[in-house]
Amino acid sequence: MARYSEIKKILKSHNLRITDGRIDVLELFIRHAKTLSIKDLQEELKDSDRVTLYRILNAFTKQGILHKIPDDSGVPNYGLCYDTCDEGDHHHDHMHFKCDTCGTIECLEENIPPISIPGYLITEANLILKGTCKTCVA
Amino acid sequence: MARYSEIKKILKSHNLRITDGRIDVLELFIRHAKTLSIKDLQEELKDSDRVTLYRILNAFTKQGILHKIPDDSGVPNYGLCYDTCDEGDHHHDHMHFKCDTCGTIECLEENIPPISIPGYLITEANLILKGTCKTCVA
DNA sequence: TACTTTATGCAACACCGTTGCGATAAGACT
DNA sequence: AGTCTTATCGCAACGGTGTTGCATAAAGTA
Repeated sequence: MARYSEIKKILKSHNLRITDGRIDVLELFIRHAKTLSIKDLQEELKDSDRVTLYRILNAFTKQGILHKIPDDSGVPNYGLCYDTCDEGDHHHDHMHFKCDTCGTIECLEENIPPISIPGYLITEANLILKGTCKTCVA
Repeated sequence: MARYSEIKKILKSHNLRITDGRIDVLELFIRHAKTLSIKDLQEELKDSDRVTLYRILNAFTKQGILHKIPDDSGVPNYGLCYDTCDEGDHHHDHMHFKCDTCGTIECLEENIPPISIPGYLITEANLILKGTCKTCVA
């Protein structure tokens, strides 16, 4: 695991203690470079405790390492935040794409255009596209 | 219940048998004119069976009477579709708004602008805004 | 009314996500 | 290193969600 020092640095900079479980989870996200569900994590980290996994994901989400992506199936996925995210300052205003063929949820580069609705105070926007992804279209 | 004949007509036009439970559920959606969760329904229809409620919601969603709105909390809400929705032809391309203060999820009039990403085939877009709603802002 | 088809109610099940708590490990400080 | 404090882990347990199977009841149709 060549990225060990990098992973440690990320955890430290987000005020999280460095533990084996957290290193494993973060390493998976960095290595796969795609969004993962709890189920994905459980399959890769078979001997890890379910509750601990939930707590790690919650901690990461709270501290701005991951963002939670809702999904009409009800199974949430998690994706790495940008470097600039931090506790109390999430700003993942990029779009997400869920492929109906392979089921993968990707973070897209494209940002959601700013939206304003008269009378409403908008603090966050979440856009999920569905269809067929680049890989499955080909 | 003055809308009884109207409700019957809606059910019939979507190929659904007219039963007490379905009338009650549909009546609630029409009367409240907002999105409801399973929990909301259970609170209003205390004596109804949980399983039946799920089946009614699934049937309504499948037949294009309701649409399911995903939510980062994991609790889905349901909202009435437009008249023009039908089985196999859902097209609720309007935005949704979740109020952080009162928790209500509304359907907004505004439509999601058409989006295209090179290489991807997009069939559906789902946009959820968060913030403070018109009522809570005041 | 009788008949066919569909919906309901109930028990049961498999998940999901959270909480409480004792045990354990991480970080900080001598 | 050793000690102390504090956060995390692992386990059991819980409440909630959504589904399935099956017998019963009700809806639609002639």
